[in-house]
Amino acid sequence: MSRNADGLSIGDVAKATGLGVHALRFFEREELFIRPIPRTAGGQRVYEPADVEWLLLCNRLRESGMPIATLKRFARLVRSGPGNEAERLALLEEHERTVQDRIADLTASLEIIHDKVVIYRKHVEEGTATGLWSPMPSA
Amino acid sequence: MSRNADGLSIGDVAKATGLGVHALRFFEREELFIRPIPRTAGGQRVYEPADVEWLLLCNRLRESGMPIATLKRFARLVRSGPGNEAERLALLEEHERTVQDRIADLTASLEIIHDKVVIYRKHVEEGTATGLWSPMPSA
DNA sequence: TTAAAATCTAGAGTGCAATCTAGGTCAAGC
DNA sequence: GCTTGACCTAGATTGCACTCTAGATTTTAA
Repeated sequence: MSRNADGLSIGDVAKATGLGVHALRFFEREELFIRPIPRTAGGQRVYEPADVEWLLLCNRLRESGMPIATLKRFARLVRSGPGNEAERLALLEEHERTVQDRIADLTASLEIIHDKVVIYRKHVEEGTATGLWSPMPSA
Repeated sequence: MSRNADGLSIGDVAKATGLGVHALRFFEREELFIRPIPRTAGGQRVYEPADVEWLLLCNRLRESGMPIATLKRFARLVRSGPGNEAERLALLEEHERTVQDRIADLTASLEIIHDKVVIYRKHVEEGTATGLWSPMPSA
């Protein structure tokens, strides 16, 4: 492949998305595509640019913590065509809230970690490690 | 237990930290404590408030994505007492950077997700789902 | 004193998300 | 035509971080 206009091999798609060929076959088994991927006469997968676009969105959703099961639900909605936009919206809104919460949690943890860093930095710079030994109050 | 001043049972610690008793035993096997946890004559673990404080910090580090292996390195440093503060600082600084990067990634993903949400919201509110069908350009 | 609740150990099992293996088949370039 | 690399399937394996099981012991409360 790699030579038809718009006909992409699994390797092409792997390169374009950063996913491995194993992952792409896994995604297909898990029904994470928005359409059945056609095959050549010899049985090899033929992707199109739209599949790559979809996978790039999947990457964003996965990276932001969406489980495969939820991605599967979303893919199923898109696959079944127009008419369920409200459901897609609800799913995306829920994920948006999840990501916002995750960012808030991380930000809170970051503050605590930064406080520790500041304390350690001070002690290390001063060479006065004494008084800073154990977990508390400033591990 | 639960009756000595400062003598906490594994159940007490589980309650105080949100970790399960299984997780606490797992942490101990993995050498994630900053000291050997002593036992009663009968062999039951006796924790102190400082252990709880340490575990609460562990929770923050874990929640913010620190792998067990790194937490183990940090615990080993603290366990071996004063003198390695520069190493502890380096470890914390590295984790701080990791968390900052993670927040940046999530924020970037959130923007993309939010764009999708806005698009879907518009279509759903208008009742005009037409033109919005497939992954691209606005799945 | 005795029943119930909590704890102990060693090791097995779970869930997620890949990732790899083995044993082939297909396709591209020389 | 043939070699080499890419691809195929089904299923096993991996890695992480718990989480649970079984069967025994200890502790607490009535």
